[in-house]
Amino acid sequence: MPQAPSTRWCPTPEQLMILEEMYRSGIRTPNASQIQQITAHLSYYGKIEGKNVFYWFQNHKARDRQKLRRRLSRHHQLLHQQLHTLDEASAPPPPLSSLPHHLHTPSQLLHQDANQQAMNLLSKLEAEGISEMATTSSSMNYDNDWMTMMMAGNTGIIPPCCKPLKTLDLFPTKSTGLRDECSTSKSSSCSTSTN
Amino acid sequence: MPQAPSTRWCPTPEQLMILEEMYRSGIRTPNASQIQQITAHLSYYGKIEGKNVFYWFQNHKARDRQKLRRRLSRHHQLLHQQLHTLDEASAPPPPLSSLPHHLHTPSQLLHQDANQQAMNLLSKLEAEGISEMATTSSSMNYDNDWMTMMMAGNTGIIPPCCKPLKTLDLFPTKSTGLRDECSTSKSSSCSTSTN
DNA sequence: GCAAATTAATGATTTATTCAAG
DNA sequence: CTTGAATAAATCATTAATTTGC
Repeated sequence: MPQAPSTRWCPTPEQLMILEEMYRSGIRTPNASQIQQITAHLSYYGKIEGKNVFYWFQNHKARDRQKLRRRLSRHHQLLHQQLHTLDEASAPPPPLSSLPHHLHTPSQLLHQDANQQAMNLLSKLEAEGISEMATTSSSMNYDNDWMTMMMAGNTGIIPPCCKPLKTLDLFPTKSTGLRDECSTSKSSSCSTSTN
Repeated sequence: MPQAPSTRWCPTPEQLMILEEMYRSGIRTPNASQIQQITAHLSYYGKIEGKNVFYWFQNHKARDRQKLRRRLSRHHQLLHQQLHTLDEASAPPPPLSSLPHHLHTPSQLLHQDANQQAMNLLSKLEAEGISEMATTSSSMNYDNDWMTMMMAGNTGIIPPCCKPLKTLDLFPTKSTGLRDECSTSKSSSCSTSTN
């Protein structure tokens, strides 16, 4: 019995951690080359194929959204429920939008470093984005046709590799319908120059 | 009908997000004053009490440990099964220790920088050494698994030229309209795994 | 303590949507 | 209006974790 063929990939803890870290760092839908690179690296920790990476990001993103949605709906439920306890018309709890100031933590919040960080984070979150998560605008963006690239094969298409543009060009930046993507709309800023 | 009083706290998405960020940033068992502060802030987003915060951290910590345990055990199993086709004694897979610090980078999930972050991550990984690919020959034969085929095809062959030093950029790979073959030939035969 | 039975997670596939080029 | 590319949603299927009766 030459070991059960194990029909599916099972990530090692290292692989998982790295993938998660990448996800946290903003990667959502890696393009072909990214997938290749990631795969190459992760293969150092265990057997893995490109499709595993691809699927992992797909699933993780999807389930993340799912989780968010669930939270939101639950939240809405709660809103109805809690409305009763709030007779304050003058100071309404920020309804998912405009959660500005108020978070001027007296600065003496916590005492450890971690706390400091947490605080920073908090302000960040506060400042930017917690608001408006309902604006689902799925926009697609063409440039991570990793599949096409794969199909094109490594034969000739492999990029003019050694041709670094000025800054980094790269990121796919796609907005998944939930505004979660880190990437700002690809419109103006980091115009990917696409060679 | 005065609505069901809801016997227990139900975090709003904002509350949850903030708590999770704090957790990621290192907070595990906040003390009384921390709890008070946190509670004060979170109460801005909805009803919440100190004990909710307390319990949340307790539970989250516990479940986090559980998750870790789980991964580890799975990993050990895998070790037996996979043993890695890496015959390189010179390049032993860094076992859980050299996992780059990004695992500690607590809080930097931003939006614009996310790309940069992701990039750094990738570059880091790159720098560590692409080393072996393994999976030179997948034991399974996929007949209709286009993705696997594609991926397996040029696995690890990452452009020889592109010597990924530090800031290698991921080429956008905008396929110039090549390959327009009749893609979806995969599922053709209906038999979908006869449940 | 232990396996069989059950449940939860999550990898892998398939189907539906979306956008825009033609 | 049709079609292709990309991807999100839904679903299927397998593996790991828990529970349960002994």
